[in-house]
Amino acid sequence: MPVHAAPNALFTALPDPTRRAICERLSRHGEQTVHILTDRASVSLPAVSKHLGVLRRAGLVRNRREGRHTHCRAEPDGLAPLIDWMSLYGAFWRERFGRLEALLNRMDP
Amino acid sequence: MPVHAAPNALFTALPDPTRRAICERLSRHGEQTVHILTDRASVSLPAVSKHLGVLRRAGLVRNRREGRHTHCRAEPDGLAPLIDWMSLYGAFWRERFGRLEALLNRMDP
DNA sequence: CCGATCCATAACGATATGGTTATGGGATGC
DNA sequence: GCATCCCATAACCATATCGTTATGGATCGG
Repeated sequence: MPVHAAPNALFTALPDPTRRAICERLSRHGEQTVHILTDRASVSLPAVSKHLGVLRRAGLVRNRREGRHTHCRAEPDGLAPLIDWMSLYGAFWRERFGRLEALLNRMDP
Repeated sequence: MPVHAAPNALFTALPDPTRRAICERLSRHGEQTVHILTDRASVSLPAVSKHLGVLRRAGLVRNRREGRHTHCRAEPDGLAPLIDWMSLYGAFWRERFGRLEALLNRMDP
């Protein structure tokens, strides 16, 4: 099992709409440079750059530098702490995730 | 009362550790009065009261008044927007939640 | 070599957030 | 009736968050 970022960094990263938009774009369109992300965002480049730092520390985004370009990609595993927390939340979800886990284990070993 | 609160209210409610602790306690121990929650929390009663307001607006907690006591209980359905958002995030989780959806449809119609 | 481009960081201001104490209203007990 | 308990809200303060502009380092094109 992979080591997860501190859950608090993840929870703190999610409320900002600009950050969620960045996550959604990266998940839909794959790797994007900071420049492209800035063009699509409604804020300045320094703002995007800082948001990316927050997302990287939360484990949701990974950077790959290539020359003067920085390519960013989504890191789905970073969502794991969310699943962990939700699984604690109550019988409703715990039961369903427990069964899901069993199903997944049977289906793809 | 809306079926689901705005997703942003949910995302905004989660980062605070005191609020998450309240959610965890309610999910583990069932209904609790504000007074009990305050005793277990590390902050004052007004703080707890305001946190409960945030959680209620996020759809995570529901109140039931009985005399001078206010009983609070967890509302697992409030987590649905979180699932919705994660299902957009990437192939990894989308695939798993697709299976979850199918499983749930078979399990409880 | 030189200007332009991509990006990160610093510095700063406006607003949001989370805590406190103070106040008050409604329910309960004596 | 009156004090007490439970809770919500108001008022206020400290800090965090999120935006901006300014600056600079690194890289590429010509």
